[in-house]
Amino acid sequence: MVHGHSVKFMIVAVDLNKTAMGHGPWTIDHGQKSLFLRNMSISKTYEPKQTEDKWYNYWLEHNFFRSVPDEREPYTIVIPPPNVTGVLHMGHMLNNTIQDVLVRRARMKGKNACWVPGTDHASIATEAKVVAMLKEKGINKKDIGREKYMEYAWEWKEKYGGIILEQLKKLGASCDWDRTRFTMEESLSEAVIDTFIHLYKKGWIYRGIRMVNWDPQGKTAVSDEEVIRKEVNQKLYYIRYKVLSPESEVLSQNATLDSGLSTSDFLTIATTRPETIMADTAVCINPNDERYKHLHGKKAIIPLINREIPIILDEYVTMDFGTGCLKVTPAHDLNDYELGQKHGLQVIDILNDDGTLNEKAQILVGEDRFAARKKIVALLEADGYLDKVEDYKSQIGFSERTDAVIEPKLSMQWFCRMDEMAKPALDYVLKGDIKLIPDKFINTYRYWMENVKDWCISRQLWWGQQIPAWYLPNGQFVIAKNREEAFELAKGLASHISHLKSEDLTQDEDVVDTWFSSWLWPISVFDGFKDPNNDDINYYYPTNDLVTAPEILFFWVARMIMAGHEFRGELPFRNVYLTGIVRDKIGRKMSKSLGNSPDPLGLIADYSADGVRVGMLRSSPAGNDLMFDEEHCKWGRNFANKIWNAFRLVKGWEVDDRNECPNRLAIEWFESRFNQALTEIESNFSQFRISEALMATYKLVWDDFCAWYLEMIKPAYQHPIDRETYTATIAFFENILKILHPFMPFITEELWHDELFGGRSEYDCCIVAQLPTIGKINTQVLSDIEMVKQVITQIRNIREEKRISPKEKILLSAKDNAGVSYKVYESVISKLGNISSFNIVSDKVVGAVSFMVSTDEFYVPLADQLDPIAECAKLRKDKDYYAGFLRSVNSKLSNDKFMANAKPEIVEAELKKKADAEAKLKVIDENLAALACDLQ
RNA sequence: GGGAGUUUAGCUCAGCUGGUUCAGAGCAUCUGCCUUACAAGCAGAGGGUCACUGGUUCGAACCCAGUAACUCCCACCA
Repeated sequence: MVHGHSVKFMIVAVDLNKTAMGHGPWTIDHGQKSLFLRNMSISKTYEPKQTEDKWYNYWLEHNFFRSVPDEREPYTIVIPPPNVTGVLHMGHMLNNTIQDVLVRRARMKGKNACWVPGTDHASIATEAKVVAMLKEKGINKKDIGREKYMEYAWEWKEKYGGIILEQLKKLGASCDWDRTRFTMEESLSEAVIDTFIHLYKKGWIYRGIRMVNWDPQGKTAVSDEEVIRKEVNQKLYYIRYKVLSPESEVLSQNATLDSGLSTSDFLTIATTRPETIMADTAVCINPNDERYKHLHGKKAIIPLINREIPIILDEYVTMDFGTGCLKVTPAHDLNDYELGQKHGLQVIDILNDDGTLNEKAQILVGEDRFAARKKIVALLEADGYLDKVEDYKSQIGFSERTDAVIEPKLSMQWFCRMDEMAKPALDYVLKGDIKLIPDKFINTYRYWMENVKDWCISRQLWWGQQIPAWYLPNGQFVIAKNREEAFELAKGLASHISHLKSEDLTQDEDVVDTWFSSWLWPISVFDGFKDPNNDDINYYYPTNDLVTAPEILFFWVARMIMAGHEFRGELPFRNVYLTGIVRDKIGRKMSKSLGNSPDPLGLIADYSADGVRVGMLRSSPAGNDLMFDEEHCKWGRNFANKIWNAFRLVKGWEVDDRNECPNRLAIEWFESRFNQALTEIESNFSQFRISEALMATYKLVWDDFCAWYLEMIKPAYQHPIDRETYTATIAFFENILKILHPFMPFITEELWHDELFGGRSEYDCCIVAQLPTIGKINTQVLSDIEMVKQVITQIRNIREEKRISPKEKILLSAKDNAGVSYKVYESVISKLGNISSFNIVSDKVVGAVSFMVSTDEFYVPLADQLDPIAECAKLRKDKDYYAGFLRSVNSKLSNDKFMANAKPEIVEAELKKKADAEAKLKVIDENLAALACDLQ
């Protein structure tokens, strides 16, 4: 292809030379020559590389993203803060493209658009990275202490933090970067501490022992939402426990299976976690289980360690699972814990924080839980306690951040009560004050809010906001902002401790969950805690739209609504647009391990930011997953190129000032068509149908503007265009740039500044241009041109069928009783159909190929190419079809119930269908007769 | 186990209040074109039992019931 182009250019160059030397076969006048040179100087394809950086910097330098409160209506979006140390992935690309489209549109509608960017400190993920970095240096977190550790962590954050924000710039994100916030910066941290104290005073924050999801790798508790359950192939081990009758003597510690005891002296439990048997404090059976009636009231002995445990009864045990005997391990299983609470069982925790066994296990001390599992199975087997092993599939929880297997663990944690806050948050959504888009998420939201559990907010990490709890030497604690305040409170609390000193207080080691800072985001980014009445918060809050992923509907969106209500008495945003998950083209979720996620910046380099933006938006309606395929980006790039080439065409025109304008109808048509499309686009946007709005824009540009309008008005080669058409076309083009801008900011800004559109002052940019308003729509012209387009398509069709070159001119006649005055559109029809002569005739043209548009008849005289047999067959097929159609219409019209129930306009439409079908049939019959088809 | 959703062309999806002359796009396919804006293009064509079964209705892709397949969310039967 490339080779072909260069050849073409070479020929052209030779011609030029000839002309210059004055012995060419034809001469070019001055105007044509300049036109020719101008086209040569513009690249045939759009080249985004330089323009993207150029315009992004221009926008930045001219402060177009900057927003400060003024008299205009605000439009605000707060970005869902990505992890500060994260890198851009396809999900971010989609999400932020949508936000940018919304923000740019609002800006172009005259609103004061403010998109607040920022990042989140992602305590677990970041701490994991920092700990790993320190480990490489041979440093242990505990050895250097909290203060020094935080220095390293901040250093890390400064070094790697915010890369993702730089990447967003490549996408064209028009964030107000001056407002960039970070969830751990001072004022945001202060807000976290203040809200903690506020909620504690309300009695909504409390400390308690709970079974939490323990991440032994991150060495912290994580919330339920941060646990990902996956189905895993496991083994189910059947283990024999000796049974003791209460009346019998304690068996010899050396007794084994071989010592002559019968099997009735054993019971068998089934477990996936044999390494926890040392923590068992009971065996549980269902009281209704006939098989085990003889065990009621007896005791069992844990193998290997020979500890005695009671056999308890509870209907919780499913009789038909496993053996019907359940080992109860309150310290290491939530259900067992609850069972233990109910039955007053002892709790024995045999695991260390890192997942190794502690001395309470008595055996295998120091072994990792998974290594211990293997070893204990061997020990059990050696001593004959292992009955059998089965393959078994079950769900295991993994830590979202570290992918470690979650260990249920009892520990002292801080909790936030959710019930009171959930109620108003639910109401906002149920009443429609906050809209979820799509609304199918309302049900999910409601379910969660009605079944909300208390939120475990403490994390055993250092990277984050330290919990403002201060402990007295006697174990009592106070909640205070700092040591001084804590000391004051502590003095009151512990007046009996006469010599309590400030230094005696120790602050809680833990930090709060990252979500405990992100739930304040829409308020804290405007300093709404520090200064609740400042201009920013009063102006920008509540924000307008939130664009995020449904995965975090609960732990982020719902909590922001709670915080908004609790701390400002107002909702934080009005619309929540939930994007889908970006998957690969065969439907797999994009993930690092699968390696199926393309590099976003690579895509931008290959297909342009504009191309990737529209490629992503194309097939991603709200809430639907996006099956990503690079082909979409290619489509986007081609679209940009199409716009570029439309520009090249118009740019190349010479204008003359003759007084005639041959294109008034085309101009009027496109104007109406533009306004019609604008109506659709507005309507789509108002319903957040962004991909549909894009498609409507695409069709307007590609089909209506390029394929039809420009072809209609395009002057013949080497001919100038009239001033009136030119001016109108430039105006259309400018409007097209405007409506394209939110989707494709770079190419539109680039073209906007071309001299084609007149001189632009420094601040006259597409990004701040005002979107066109909907103007008049001439429906008559719209429908007429639709018919004209059909005529042209039919002509092209005949050319294709009859193998007539598009270059060959043909004749066309139309019957004079047509519904549309086609003669008015003669120039359009002749030009696009390449018609040499267009006549209106009163009689059928014999020996012509005929076609119909609606009920209007057209003839293309092609006597020599006419195949009467084929024509007759075609006519008969049409006749059959229309006859059948007429029958169905007539059956409706003769149906009394239809006539009685259908709306009048429907009946009218049916009557029109009937008349049209009859007219068509009449014409078909005439044509059949004219061709003497009866004889064929 | 509970809940929600999806099922329309080979693929990805529209189809909004049940009612246009045969249910629409894009991609892919086929045919013909290097036609002076664009081969990243132009012109044209083919392609559908709207998952299945029943019901409501004058009329169903659309409403209702059932069935099947898939997806997601919630729920820790060891």
